[in-house]
Amino acid sequence: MNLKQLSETLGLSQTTVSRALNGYPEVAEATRRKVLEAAQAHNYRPNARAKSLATGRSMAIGHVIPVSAKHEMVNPIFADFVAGAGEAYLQHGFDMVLSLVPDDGEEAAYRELAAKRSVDGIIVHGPRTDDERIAMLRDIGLPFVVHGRMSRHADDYDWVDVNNLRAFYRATEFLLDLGHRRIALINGLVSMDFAARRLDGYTQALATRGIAPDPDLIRSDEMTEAYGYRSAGEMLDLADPPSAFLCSSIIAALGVRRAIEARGLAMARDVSIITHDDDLSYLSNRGEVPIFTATRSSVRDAGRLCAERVISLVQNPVQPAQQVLLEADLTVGQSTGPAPARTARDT
Amino acid sequence: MNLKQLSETLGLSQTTVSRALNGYPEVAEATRRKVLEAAQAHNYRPNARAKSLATGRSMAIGHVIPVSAKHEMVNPIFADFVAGAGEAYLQHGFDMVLSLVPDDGEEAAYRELAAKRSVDGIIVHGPRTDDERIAMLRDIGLPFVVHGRMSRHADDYDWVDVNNLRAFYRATEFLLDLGHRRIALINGLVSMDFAARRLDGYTQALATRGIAPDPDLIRSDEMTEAYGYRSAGEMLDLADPPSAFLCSSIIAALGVRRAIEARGLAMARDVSIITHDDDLSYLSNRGEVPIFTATRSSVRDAGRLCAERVISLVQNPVQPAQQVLLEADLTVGQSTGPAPARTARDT
DNA sequence: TTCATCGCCCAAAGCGCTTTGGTGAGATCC
DNA sequence: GGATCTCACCAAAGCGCTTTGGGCGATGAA
Repeated sequence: MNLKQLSETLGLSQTTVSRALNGYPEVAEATRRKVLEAAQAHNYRPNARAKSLATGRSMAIGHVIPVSAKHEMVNPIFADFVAGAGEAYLQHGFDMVLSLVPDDGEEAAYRELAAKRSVDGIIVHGPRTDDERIAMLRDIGLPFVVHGRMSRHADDYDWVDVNNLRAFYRATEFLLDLGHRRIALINGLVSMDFAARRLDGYTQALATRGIAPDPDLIRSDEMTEAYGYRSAGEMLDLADPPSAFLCSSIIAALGVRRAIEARGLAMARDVSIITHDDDLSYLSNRGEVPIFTATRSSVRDAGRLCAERVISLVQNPVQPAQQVLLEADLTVGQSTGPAPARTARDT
Repeated sequence: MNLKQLSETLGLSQTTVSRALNGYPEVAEATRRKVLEAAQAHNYRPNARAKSLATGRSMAIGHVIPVSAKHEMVNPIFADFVAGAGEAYLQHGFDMVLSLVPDDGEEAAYRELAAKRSVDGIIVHGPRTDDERIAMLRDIGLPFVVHGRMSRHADDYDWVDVNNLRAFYRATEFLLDLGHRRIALINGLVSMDFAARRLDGYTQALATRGIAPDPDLIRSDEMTEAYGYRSAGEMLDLADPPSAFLCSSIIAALGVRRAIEARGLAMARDVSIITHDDDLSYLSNRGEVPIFTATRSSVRDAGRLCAERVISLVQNPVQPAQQVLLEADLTVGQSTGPAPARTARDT
């Protein structure tokens, strides 16, 4: 059933039926009611392709997700982000289009997305410190919102980010206050902007106590459980092991805990962990006393905010760029404790 | 730059340009080359909306994801599924459209998706035992592939599933062979088809040894870490606690392990765990000796298979229904051991 | 009575592509 | 040398919707 058929059964013109359905004022109320009833009865929905061709709007937002051997954007954190964004899309009648693209073809993918006109706006994932996408994205003329930031750029674009620097500064400070001096950082890929900021926060906090960061205690990689386990294991086996770990993700933190316990050590008592917590629905770190002491910021909320922002930009493209900086809560859990007494060798 | 403009700059008709770009034979090779060059130079891409209106193909596959307070399809497992499917879509030039829909509006969502004609095919997620979607999906006439099965239905539709019954039968048998008699099942939501089959496998294996399932040792819920922790904790605190756990997801298994260790017990020595392992990229259970003994089946592969199948159906809708039943490997890890000697009370 | 106004509706022109049904020029055949 | 093909191209008709630019009859003011 298409518009033509519907209008024929009603004995009205396509124009009138279209206007009735879309709530235009120049159609009599009685007529509108009849049209709506008929549409309902025949289960009529406008063909989205035709509609978007006619209106120039496709009512869809694109998410470009780079895939490569070494980096996987499609991860549990992304899942929660998508869930949050999806809620916003659902509310506003937008579809969500995910395009996985090979790492090296990213620019082409954006251009293609724009040229194909299959989406009205874009959410940019995984910004890197040296990211050059801003100029290109502006060039192609689609509204976009970045989840995260691109350090090299002035704030003349829309983004939603967590205050990663402050979160990791505070977390480090928290460990320092507990007496820890050998603090390891299990970071995400440092080419990612968020990881670079976290490293900065960590380094700056150490600096306030006159501690130079020890390269042996800093790792940077894809934040899997196995990575956490491996990194923490190697560090714990050092002659001068860390007494605390600062982790970029709860998934990696699980691995760190496993490494600690595999060595017969007790979390909090022997080795402390503090992790960033994206408040994942399937790996919740809530409860009376959370498992991990953590800097918490819901990535689901971030997803929702990004989606709402891009929808707003689609509906009204001429707006000053807006930035949202989410602060992470520092919540104390069961994974931190005072630094254990140091051995003679340490002093 | 659209087709009309491109053809004007070339001094050719739209027809010829279109045919040249789409590889039709009735255009001279020299002309085709010129057209391709010009398209390249002007960065021309056909407008996807217009193209799909004209062809009737939208080159997109829809994923309908029910969301509700009690059930979250957007989870880490889903993320890996999407990653697998995305690879197939990328390869074949399809887009992936995710629609989150409220639990109660699912049927309407499918109908809408079909009526709007914004996708060429559908992947059905989270089939339930009493699922009535098959008839409706067939009714709306879009090709679809189910990830999982719907028990009530004959096999006259396309699906990709894991042999859940056999996997859990074997896993239970494995524990029984180790001498375990009190075996707990931490299952997914039993309204889900996969969970019902797993329960069957577990029950049948117990039955072969004349053991009646104990309702106190069977739980069914959303497979979060917290759920695993809570359930296992409560069971371990029973007067007659289980000596082994059978888990539906590695995420829940993490919670089970936490509960075990929180009680000062040792995994494998005191309490065994065997879990289904979806081979998630961020929670890998591989390595020399895997952490968990597990029935492993890659959900990423399942995603790829579903996507490839639906693409094949889009390209050629008249095919006999095809079913893919993946067998799970039973891999032995560090989480299982012989049942500890039983106390007097147990005998 | 006449003319402007208003309320309600319509025909037709796009949106940018594919595809049908040609056409004219040159090659081929008998 | 005329009929027939083939080759390479084109004009125009959709695909199903929105939107522009009226039109027509009733109403109210002059």
